[in-house]
This record gives sequence, structure tokens and C-alpha cells, in this order.
Amino acid sequence: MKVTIKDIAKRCAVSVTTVSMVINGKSDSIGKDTIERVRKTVAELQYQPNAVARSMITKRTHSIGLVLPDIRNPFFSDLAKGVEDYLNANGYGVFLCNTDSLMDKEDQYIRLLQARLSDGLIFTTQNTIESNPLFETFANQAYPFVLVERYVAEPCGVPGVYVDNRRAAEEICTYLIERGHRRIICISGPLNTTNARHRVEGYRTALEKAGLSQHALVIEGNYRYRGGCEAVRSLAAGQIESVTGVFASNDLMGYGAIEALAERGYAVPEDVSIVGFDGISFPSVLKPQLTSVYLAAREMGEKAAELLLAIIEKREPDTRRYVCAHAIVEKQSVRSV
Amino acid sequence: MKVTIKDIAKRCAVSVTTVSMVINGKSDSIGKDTIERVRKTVAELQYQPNAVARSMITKRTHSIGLVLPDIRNPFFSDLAKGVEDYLNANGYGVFLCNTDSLMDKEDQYIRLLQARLSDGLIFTTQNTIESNPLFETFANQAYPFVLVERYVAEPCGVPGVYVDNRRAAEEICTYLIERGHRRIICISGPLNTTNARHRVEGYRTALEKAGLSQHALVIEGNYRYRGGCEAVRSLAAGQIESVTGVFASNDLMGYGAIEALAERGYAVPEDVSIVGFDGISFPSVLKPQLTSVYLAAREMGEKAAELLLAIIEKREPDTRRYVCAHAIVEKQSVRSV
DNA sequence: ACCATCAAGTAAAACGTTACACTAATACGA
DNA sequence: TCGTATTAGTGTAACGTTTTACTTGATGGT
Repeated sequence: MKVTIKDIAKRCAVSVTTVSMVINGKSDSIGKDTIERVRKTVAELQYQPNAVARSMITKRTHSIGLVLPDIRNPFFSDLAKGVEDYLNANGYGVFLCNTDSLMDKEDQYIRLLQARLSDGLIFTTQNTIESNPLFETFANQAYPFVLVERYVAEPCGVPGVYVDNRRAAEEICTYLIERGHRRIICISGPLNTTNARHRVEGYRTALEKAGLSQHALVIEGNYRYRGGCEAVRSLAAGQIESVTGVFASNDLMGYGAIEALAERGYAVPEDVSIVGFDGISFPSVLKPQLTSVYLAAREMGEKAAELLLAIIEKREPDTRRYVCAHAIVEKQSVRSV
Repeated sequence: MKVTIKDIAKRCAVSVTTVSMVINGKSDSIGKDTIERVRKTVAELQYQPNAVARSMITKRTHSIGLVLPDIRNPFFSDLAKGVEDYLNANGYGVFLCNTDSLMDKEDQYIRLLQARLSDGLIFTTQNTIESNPLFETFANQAYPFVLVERYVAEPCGVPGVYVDNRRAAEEICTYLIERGHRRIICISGPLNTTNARHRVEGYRTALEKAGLSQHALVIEGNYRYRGGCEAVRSLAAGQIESVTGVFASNDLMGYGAIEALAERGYAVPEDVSIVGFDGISFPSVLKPQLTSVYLAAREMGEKAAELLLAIIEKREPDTRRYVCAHAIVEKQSVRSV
């Protein structure tokens, strides 16, 4: 039989209240010797307070849910590590849920997590729309949650940690333009996601500012390696001929593009320059390494966890949204022309 | 205010017992119309049973802990995905904990998870010793747990899912020998872990059977990319000269070795052949792809989850240990000599 | 008419803790 | 000596369920 607070109380000949108070450090009005006696007995019997019973009263489970598309994607496992490190260090547990980008799986998990009484939620899911009925539901219930890597337009005030995709995309495309590239194509992510659209917008803005709008060409991809290959394969010979630059909306597609370009006899960066987005790390034996927008996934996870805890523990945060820094990291996939 | 079972009972003018029975499908002795009425009210008020209160009584939280070294390692994120998919599909939640291979973090998390009353534990941690005081503690408390990718010698009967590292290593080294290689070195994992030692044993056995023991050379690595580089760099020019084969104890070190070999002017597979271990997947743009022992990480996770659930739900499994299949997958890093 | 059976429930305890409102005994100052 | 603080506690309700043992009224057979 598991040892309970009653066993401790009986052994020490005090009330359960006293034991509870000692355990929770509310021992202002308990004698030193009693405290000592209780402590000793707790250690002796290896008493562990029952977290479930505790949660019953406090309405806190000290665990939160982390909902993301797929933990196997290096970006998300980095992010998850950040979340987990921060929260575990603060005494919280993390429930992991992979949605495989399926909306119904996502809904199901969120329901499950709420029913389990997680104290809050971190969302990394790629919703396809700007607003989500869930946001309203949560807001109504005052249920704490934080969005990560997913932008929601200002007025609704949903707390989140994200990257300025528009700006980052514009910067990396401008980087290509500054190196003399004129014909730059864009391999985008699925265009029903906000992030993908924003990256395309950044691409278009960069081209526009350089007066290159007439050369804009967007091919929709899927953020996967094969998608990058297929995007390049879908180009007609006439189209590809004049292209000297490729902006891939994530690195994986960038590497796919390299493979498909090689098939058609184009070398990177000698014939075509490529930039990526997200800066996931592969062993450096991979040649060429992609010049890319580096997103600090781990830091985003930490920041999201910090924000969520602040909301849960009602230390009203002055920042409910946090824009993470990004940086262009130069590798070997771009050549000046 | 959250709606409780009492609210439903009041609305339907029945007792809470009746409502509870309807919800839990124990409605043998409840009238059809009452059932219908309760169901309707539950839907109407969007009632969600409080999982914490439920756990109080049932002593089940329907959540388990997954303790592993680092979710960012592709092997472990694959495994975690397998665990999570299986358990979530069965109505269980998964608490994720990264130990960073630190023993004290591991102990701390396990304590935390037990205190939270997880119904069981899946361990993926790389202990440095064959037996662990925890195993005994768990056994005493009849606390369900399953070991993954970690072998414990027979008599103690600790349930687990693992790979036959000795045999797999022997097979892949024999594969090299059969292709004419005579001088094969081994870059091992940290030799204080059982798995690393077993892989070295497999290497030695293969050499021995081929009468090549006198050429055995083991360099201790750390399972990281840099470790693979450094292992090769540590070789004297005289040592490396005659070597035609390298057995890396994991793929990451294999790729590191390729980089360091290139620095010294040796090409793979033209000058030196390399085999790896674990078969983690990188985009296929990575050249050359490593011939390796493929471990089905995801399947191992699923199997472990299945085993744990069987133990938790007392459907006494006939197999308390499960040896996962491995397979040599041929890629482009080996040449016959 | 009477007992047994059955359908359709119900009341109350239990789970292990925390929170709240008390109390008994002592000390202290005027 | 009295009144008031202070110290060191205590008893019990409450949290939201499930479980166990019990009740009530109707029905049916003899």
C-alpha cells in the first residue's frame, strides 16, 4: 500500500493539516521540533504526495500539452527540446502530441489534453486559416495557450512566438538580388498555410523593390525533400534556362531542388544559386551547405514555454507576442554573378 | 464555472450515479429514455468528465512517461513518434523527458513521473551499467516499465525491446570482410555503455571468425559527428595507410569519418569503405549514402508501447522481451576489393 | 394473496489532499 | 488579575468522480 499523508500524521501524532503545512512550507505556525519530526518521518517512509489528489484541490496539474505536426521534423524536435527543458526545469511535465498535420487529429488531441486538465497548451500546428474557432473557445474559458511559429493578425490578441516570415523571406531574396541574380524562382510551402503565404509575399516584395516583378515565378511545394525535386522537374526547359537563383521555402526542399537540378545538368552554386529557409542542421559532409534563414527553433520553444508559464501563473506578461530574431547564415550555395 | 456531473444530474433529475453509469457505458440497468436524456444533456452542456477526479478513484491516469536522452537525435525522435502514435491511439498521453544522458536528471524525472502517477514508464536512457537499483525498486512496487534499446542480462527478467547489437555488428562487419576487406577499424560509442560494448564485441567476433583478430583496432568515439572526425584524425599516417574498411558504431560518426578521410585525401568508397549503424535517414542528396544496419526505431517505439500497455492492463503478455529485427541496407559507401 | 424476481434506479462512502475557520494554552502588559 | 496577543496547532468541508450496497415499485407465477 502506498503511504499517504495520514500515515505520516499518525506516526507523528499530529493532524494531517500539520503534515500538509510542513510539506508545503506553510509552517509559520508550526514548532521547529514538530517540523523536524514530520520531515524525518517523510524521509523515513519515503512519502511522495499524491499529485492527483493535490490537483483535485489546487486545480493545477503542473503539466501542459505540446501539439505539433511531427516530432521527427528536426525543426520541431529542436523546438520541443526547448519547451521541454524550460518546463521540466520549472516543475512542469510536457504531454507530447503529433498531429501529422491532420486537423481532426489536432482537435481530438486538444480535447484530450483539456480533459486531462493540462494547465495550458503550446500549439505548433500549421493551421490553414488565420483564425480558428478554438481560439475563441479558449479565450472564453480563459484557458492558457501560446501559438508558436504561426502568425495571427493583430486585433485578436492571441499570444504567440513567431518569426517575421515576410521580412525574413524578403531579406534572403534581397541577398540573392544583391549578388546579381535577376531571375529567381520561389518553391513555396503549401499555400493554404499562412506561413507559406507570408514567405511568398516576402519573395514578391523583394522582387518588386528591385523592379523584377515580371520574373516572379512561384511553384507550390510541400516542405518535403521530394517536393523540392518535383518542383524543379516541373519546370520546362525554356523556363529553367534563364534562372540563376532559387528561393526554397524550407531547407529540405532546397536540398531536393539541388538533386533535381543535378539531374538536369545544373550544378549548385556554379550554375544556379539556392537559398533556403529554416536552417535545419545536417551533418556538414552534406555539400553544398545551404545558405539559409536560420530560425532559432530551440529558443522559440523556450520562449513559448516561458510565455505560457507567465500566463498560467498570472504574472501578467507585458509581452503577449514575441517576434523571434532570424539571421541569414551564409554557406556555400550562393555565387555572385 | 466548469460543468460537472452534478449539473447533468440536476438537469436530468436523476442521481449522479446514474449519470456516471451512462457515461461509462455501465447502463445495463438504466432505462432507454433516461440514457437518451442524459446523453442529450451531456452534449448540450458540453460536459467533459474531470480526468483528475476520475484518476483519484480508478488509480489510473492514462498517461505514461517516456524518458530518453535527447529528442533531437533522429533515432529517438523516430522512436518517440512510434510510442506516441500507439499510445495516443489507445487513449493514453505521453510525458516526454530528455535526460541529456545525465544520470541525475534521469533519476529526478523518474521520481517526478511516478509522483504524477504515470501508469508506467518507457525508458530509452543509456545506462552505463547492466543493472540499475531502479529496476529493483520498480519490481518491488510492481510499477510497469519497459526498457528500449537497452539490453539487460537474462535472469533479472526486465521487460524490454531491443536489438541484438552483437549479432548486427558481427553481420555488418562480416559483410565488409566478404567484400575482401582485411584491415577494418572500429569507431565505437562510449565504452561505458552496454550497447557500445556489444557492437565492439560483434566487430571482434567477425574478425576472429575470419582470422583477422591481429588487425583489430578500436577507437572510442561519442556517437556524434565530430567524434567520427576526431577518431580518424587520431590515426597515425602509418596506421591509416593499410586500412580499407571502417565500421562506425553509428551513422553520424560514419559521416564524420568520411569528412576526416577526405581531409587526408582518402575518398569513400574508392579508397576506403565505410559501414554505419542505426540507419538514420538524411536527405538522399547526402553522398555517399552509408551502407548501414537499419534499426526500425519507430517500430521499436510502437512495440515498447504495446508491451507497456499489455503490462499495465494486465493482459499478461507471453513475451516480456522483444528482439527487434535489423537489416543491412546497402547504399554507396562500400566497394569490393 | 403472497413471495420471488427484476428493472431502474439511489445514497453515501471513498480516493488523498488542501483550505478554512476554529481552539487551547501560554505570555505579556497595565 | 484581567484582557489581549501570540503560538501551535486541530477538525472538517471540499474537490468531482466511481463504487458498493441498498431501495422501490411493478410484475408474474402458484
